[in-house]
Amino acid sequence: MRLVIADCSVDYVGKLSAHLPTATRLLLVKSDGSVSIHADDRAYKPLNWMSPPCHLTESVDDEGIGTWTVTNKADEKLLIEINKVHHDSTHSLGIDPGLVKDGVESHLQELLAEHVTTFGESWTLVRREFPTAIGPVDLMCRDESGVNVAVEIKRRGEIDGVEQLTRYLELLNRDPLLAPVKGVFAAQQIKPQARTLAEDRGIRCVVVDYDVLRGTDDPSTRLF
Amino acid sequence: MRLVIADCSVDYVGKLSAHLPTATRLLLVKSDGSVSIHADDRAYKPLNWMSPPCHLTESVDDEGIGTWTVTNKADEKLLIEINKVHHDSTHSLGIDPGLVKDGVESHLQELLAEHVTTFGESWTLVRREFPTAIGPVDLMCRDESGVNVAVEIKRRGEIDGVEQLTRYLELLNRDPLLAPVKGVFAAQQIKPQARTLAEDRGIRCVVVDYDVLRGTDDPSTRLF
DNA sequence: TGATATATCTCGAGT
DNA sequence: ACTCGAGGTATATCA
Repeated sequence: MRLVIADCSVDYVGKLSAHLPTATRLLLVKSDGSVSIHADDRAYKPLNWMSPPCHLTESVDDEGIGTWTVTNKADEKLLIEINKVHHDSTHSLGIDPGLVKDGVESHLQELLAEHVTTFGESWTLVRREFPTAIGPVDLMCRDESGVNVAVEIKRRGEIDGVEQLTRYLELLNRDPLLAPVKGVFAAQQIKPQARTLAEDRGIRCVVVDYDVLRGTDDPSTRLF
Repeated sequence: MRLVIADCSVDYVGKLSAHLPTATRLLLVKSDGSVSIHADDRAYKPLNWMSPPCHLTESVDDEGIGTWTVTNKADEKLLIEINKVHHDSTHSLGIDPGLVKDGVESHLQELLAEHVTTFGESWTLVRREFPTAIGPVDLMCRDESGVNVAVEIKRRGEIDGVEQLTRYLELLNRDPLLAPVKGVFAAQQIKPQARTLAEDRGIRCVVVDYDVLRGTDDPSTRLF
């Protein structure tokens, strides 16, 4: 990894055109060949960047002005004109062991599969990842009256998820062995637009609390 | 901006939980208080980060092991345990003049609004951002026979865009003052799946070339 | 402040 | 190679 602090101007031409006037910035060259340009704000986003695989060529003209040209296969180009270098150091980092995550959608699905009574007393799980021709339904359950219910689970419930569940329900209800199939849209947070659309279509919305769910014992194991 | 190269392990607890085993990484502390942790790959995304506003406290124990604790208002926490520091430097960058972009969706919408004849001779624009109960339609036009046409514009035309336009059309066609309303799906690139779905639903697909459009004069101003 | 749409979205998994 | 879905999405705009 190479760290350069320099006064530079930048032009990107590729999926769009973008220009950065001259200023002091961090140029980050990683060992995979990628280049990113950071200002002194915004933790997450570089001002400009080129993802690997790409190729960097450096040149310096008579007046000491350096030019970095970064190109990739798709003919995108990043041109960095360097007027003054304040810092330039290179460090060997090795391969990163990578991130371990906990609390993503698949965990939510696991938890809800273990606690389908979240949706109603005496509900039962038919199966997780119930297969259909257009993809698996997150949970297939039976409600207290034995009716099949397809459950779509999202961390954040948006309109796309409602469309997805709608497609499943349309398909599942064509199967006389399953029909009628009701729908439940379960998410940690449900956007108003998504809720409106879901309820218009007779889909029940359930907001689930991950922490509560994680802490919840299976009620059937409780004595009182 | 402070650049630290260090052997560290990281834990994040907030919207989810995440853990990074010990390895050598770049710690980037920006003047807005944000902290990000980069490995030696991926130009764009840090392994872990905390967006401003947040607060960093540093401490060192008897054995020389440093701990950085980064917290924010939402009670998210980033714990960085530093075993060995390889590099530590601070640089003054100043405020960045910012990025100038050209070629995003809003530009495409502007250009198409100016050149609705891209869709057909003698087409006219009713208005941009035509309001409906479920959000604005990008362009509302009238075709050569005076029929209303809702135009959805995307940079990359995918299935979501077709669904979106379909919802608009369904709603608009309920209005007897507007019906019948036809649909046009306009994008710089249209994915095969999106095209198939659109054409199944009687929506015309139009691939627009940004460069050509930008270079195109309004034909009405031309003499020949 | 909250909701909505965009993004050079990025990234990873699966086909 | 392409598609699809998730993301601590981030970020901008607009009510």
